Amino acid sequence: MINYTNNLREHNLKATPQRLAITDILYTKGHISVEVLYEMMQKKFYSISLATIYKNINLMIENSFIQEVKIPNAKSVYELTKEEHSHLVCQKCNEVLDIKIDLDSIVTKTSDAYHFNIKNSNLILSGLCQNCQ
Amino acid sequence: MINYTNNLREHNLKATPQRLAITDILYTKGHISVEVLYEMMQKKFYSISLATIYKNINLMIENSFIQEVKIPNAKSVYELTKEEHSHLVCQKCNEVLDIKIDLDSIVTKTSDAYHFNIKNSNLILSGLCQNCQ
DNA sequence: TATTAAAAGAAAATAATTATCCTTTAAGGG
DNA sequence: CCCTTAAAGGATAATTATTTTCTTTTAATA
Repeated sequence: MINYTNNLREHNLKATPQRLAITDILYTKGHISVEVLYEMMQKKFYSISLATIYKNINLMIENSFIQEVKIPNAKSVYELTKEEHSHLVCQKCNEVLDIKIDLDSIVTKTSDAYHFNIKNSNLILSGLCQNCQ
Repeated sequence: MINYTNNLREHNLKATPQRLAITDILYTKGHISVEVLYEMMQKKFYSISLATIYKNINLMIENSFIQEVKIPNAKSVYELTKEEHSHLVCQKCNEVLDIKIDLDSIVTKTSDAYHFNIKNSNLILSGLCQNCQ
């Protein structure tokens, strides 16, 4: 298990064992729901409180260490903050993949057409993965 | 106020006064949260139950009459089902606009690259509208 | 090693959503 | 038109999700 102490500290987060484990799970799994994260954490910390999960998720979001991904017709998952990217979701097995799609020209055109100062783009493509088709 | 009886019936929904009002509000406002919908409905129906709002929203979604729009860092809003489109959201005033963006080539390329059978695309661009900049 | 602000855990509180149960009503058939 | 009935509405309870509070423990650093 890699040591993520510095990653946390760079985001002004104390490196507690619980946070190191959350970080490790996020690195390993890529995307995870509150529910599943709690289940996995319980295996490592016998008496961890669900409040600890929520408090950490919220603080980590505030400190831009992680981000929520809101998926249509499914529960939110959380991921480590990385460079902007889109998501590909399987509607059957719920797998979530990060994909790199260039939206620059769409953003530019839309900004101009609607006089919006666009700061974030969020694209989720949903369907069936190869296995589930 | 237009009569939406047939619109509802086409989706196998009984045309109750409450549903006609919800439909009218959706047509007029375009996008609305549960909370605001409830407040607006209370003005027309003195003793409407919040359960009625939720039950109708859920049934209307099941029957594809409306759809949920999950917005990053904000509450979900609901809209009447229309042809596929994207959304432009102001992070300050929370205005939500429907925009038409051609994602066909992105969908095709991604389908091929990842062997996914993509069924839905969901793009939300967030930033500041002209007024809020 | 001692100090202290922050984090963890337990439990209570709050918020959001759904279910239950009884009353009312939309819809369609005679 | 009335009658019948399945479905919908309203009130409220129950459930689920999330946040808060409070006390104990601990990471960070001096």
